[in-house]
Amino acid sequence: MDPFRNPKATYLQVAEAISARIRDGEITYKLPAERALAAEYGVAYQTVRRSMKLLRDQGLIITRQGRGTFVASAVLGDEPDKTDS
Amino acid sequence: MDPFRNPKATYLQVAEAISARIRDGEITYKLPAERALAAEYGVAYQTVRRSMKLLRDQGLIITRQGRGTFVASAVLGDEPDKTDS
DNA sequence: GGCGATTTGTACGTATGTATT
DNA sequence: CAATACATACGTACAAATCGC
Repeated sequence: MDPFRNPKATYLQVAEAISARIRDGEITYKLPAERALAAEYGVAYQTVRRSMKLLRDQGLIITRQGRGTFVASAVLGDEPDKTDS
Repeated sequence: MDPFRNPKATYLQVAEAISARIRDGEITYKLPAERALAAEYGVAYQTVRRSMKLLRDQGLIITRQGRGTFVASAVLGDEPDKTDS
């Protein structure tokens, strides 16, 4: 990111960056791991978490513990069934 | 500071003091925390805030919440012309 | 079922600026 | 000038869920 030229809060910049990557079709299904994104953008894990929560609240992505984060529009119909038994 | 022999407003004195430290090369990148500066100069936190705003408006420093305050020329790629190619 | 690898979830602590009283 | 609460950011450690073997 660029905490100096961009006056916006870091987590907002990250959120917008990821949002753009989805919009541009660069990310169509599964997002990189949160910690990977943190490293990629050079920010703290907790900061990425905050960004993700924002996108999650916007309904853009869907997150599942142990699984990962996915583009909501790409997963809407196929919520994996847990039909174990 | 010295609000007695110096008629200038305290925040102006602090601003000039910090400005001088940057000019003199004593501070080249990150400034001390606002609270630390307040203690160092023996003035109120609010006073330092006012001084910082002044230097900020002058474009001398750049402040970011959660990060700190930095010398603008040091974080904005001050030396452009690479006269390359 | 166990194990390890991967990934998200949670909880602290510390530093720093922001805003209000 | 003092005090207080709040917001942002970094770092770390451990818990929980999932998956492949």
